[in-house]
Amino acid sequence: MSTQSKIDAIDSRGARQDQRRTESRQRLLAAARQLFVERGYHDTRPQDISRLAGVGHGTFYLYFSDKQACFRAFVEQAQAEVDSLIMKRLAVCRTHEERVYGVLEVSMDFTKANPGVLKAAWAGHQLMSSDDSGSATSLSIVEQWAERWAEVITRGQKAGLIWDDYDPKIIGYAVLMVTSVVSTGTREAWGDKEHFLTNLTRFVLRGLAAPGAGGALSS
Amino acid sequence: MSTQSKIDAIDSRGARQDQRRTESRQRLLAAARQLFVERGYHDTRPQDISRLAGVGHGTFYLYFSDKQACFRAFVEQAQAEVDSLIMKRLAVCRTHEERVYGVLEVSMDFTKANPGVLKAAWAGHQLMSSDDSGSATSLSIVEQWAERWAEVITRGQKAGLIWDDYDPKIIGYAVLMVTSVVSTGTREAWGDKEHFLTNLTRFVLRGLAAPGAGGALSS
DNA sequence: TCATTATTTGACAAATTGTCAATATAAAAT
DNA sequence: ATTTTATATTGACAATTTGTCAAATAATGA
Repeated sequence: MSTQSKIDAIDSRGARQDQRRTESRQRLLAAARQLFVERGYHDTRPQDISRLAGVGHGTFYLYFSDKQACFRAFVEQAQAEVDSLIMKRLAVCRTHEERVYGVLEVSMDFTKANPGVLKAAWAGHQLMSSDDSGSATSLSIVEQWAERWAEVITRGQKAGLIWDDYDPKIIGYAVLMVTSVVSTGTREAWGDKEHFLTNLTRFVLRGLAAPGAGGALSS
Repeated sequence: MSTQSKIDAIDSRGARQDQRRTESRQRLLAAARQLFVERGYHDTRPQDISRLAGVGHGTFYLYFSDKQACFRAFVEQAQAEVDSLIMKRLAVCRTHEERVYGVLEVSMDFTKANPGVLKAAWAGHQLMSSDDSGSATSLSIVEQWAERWAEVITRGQKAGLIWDDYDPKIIGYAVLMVTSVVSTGTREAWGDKEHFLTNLTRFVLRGLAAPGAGGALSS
């Protein structure tokens, strides 16, 4: 047996064992998600999560250092899901209108299909995030989203489509906050989906559009 | 002794006793605020709050049914403070520009003077708010703020200053979310106060302003 | 099969949260 | 001033929740 294969044998587990591990984690994460959304963070005990996942209580702590870590993992998973959907949608958008409406629609559809998940994820991000002052932490997904809007704005400015007196970082964050409105739970008072999304899209576009640009902001 | 005076004696406490009660509560609330902001919700124990407030551990539960109730009280207090400042400021505003800029400035000044408080309050509102489906709960302060913006928008529409194809409830919420950007902690990357506030104010005003209206939205 | 390693488990320990009988303080009555 | 009554506080204690680890179980490779 070569040295290489020895090393392989050490850090690559058997397929069955590996599958078991990832399955356990997924089951725990799915259970955590359901309970955190249903009952909220406080009324969800690691015990409950383990039971619903069908694993022993101790197993919980094999995959999450503590309850907070589990919650963070839940938030990250939810955000990654939405992020993936948004990226797919943005890939086929050509105008700013399509982009804004697209992101809103994706977020809204996700919220309908997964009530409470995005809301909890948004709130959690803020409440959990500690200062970490000093350490160069990588950008959170929320900051990444803001950064992406900033890039969109910068490009729009270069094309003369967006007011060039805007600071892209600031307005990028502002646009992001507007899009977060859709995850505030489904409000009946806000009318149907089309009405709701059209309103928000108009507000953002009118806020961005430079005077010269035509009615529709073409990419 | 008349029946009335008996009743008075029962439900009106002595002044000294009453003062003691409210003082205890205030001390607890101030301690809770400091610790919730400094260490976050999880790393703050009722014990710690009591100790910092200089009262016994049991006293905590005389004023708050549990830890969550204490946190809610903290959030409400912080929101009420900001609300009071905002109302004072709005009272002297005549144009929409003054209103938007004013609310942003008040929020930002508060955030500078009380780092982390508004951020925690915002996040807390969302994470703590349970569904309470069925019960007719009064509007939360956040919903009240959104409602106020909605009224501003409705008036602006009637005066022909704001796009009349907007649903005030929806856009009111959107404006609120934009204003919440200032409580996301002080970002150095966002430049100085004037730069930051001017950017956000412009974005909101341009999003609102009807085509006919002059550059500055006069009330 | 059997030795070795990886994974799971639930009883247990630690920490946190919440309760209450005892105590202290203030107000009212005599 | 003293007693009585009502109110407020306290910290030891109980209940719950969170986290650990030695023992048990399952998978791997020879």
